[in-house]
Amino acid sequence: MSNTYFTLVYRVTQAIPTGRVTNYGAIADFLALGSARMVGWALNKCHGKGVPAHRVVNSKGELSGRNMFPSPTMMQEMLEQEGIEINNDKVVKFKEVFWHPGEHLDQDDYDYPHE
DNA sequence: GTTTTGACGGTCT
DNA sequence: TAGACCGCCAAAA
Repeated sequence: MSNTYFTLVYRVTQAIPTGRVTNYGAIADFLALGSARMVGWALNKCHGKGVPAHRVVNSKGELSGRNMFPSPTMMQEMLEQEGIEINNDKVVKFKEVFWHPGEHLDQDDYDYPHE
């Protein structure tokens, strides 16, 4: 199983429940990547991978990656469609909709296995 | 092979 | 409290 750092990010991102969001640092810390940038980079390639990258925002709850989407507003629309309120390109009640990785997943199944 | 950038986070000033 | 800098690893030019 090719468990590259972005593959792990894909798994966690896909594991994010509907109506929930998470941030790069949480995923990076969960996967022990060491850098939130790796997560953003992995999600940068998510196009066509079926990865709900729109559920991943920065620590401030801002849709930092909206500019990378086909349409900057698409990300907001998708989040609102999932029941997440967006105001000024930011997630309303971010802490309430924040999804903590690892607390609902088996890290043993997501962390670097046997390579 | 080297340099710069990248959807970030945390800490220092 | 707000702004600036550094750190992280990887890929593309």
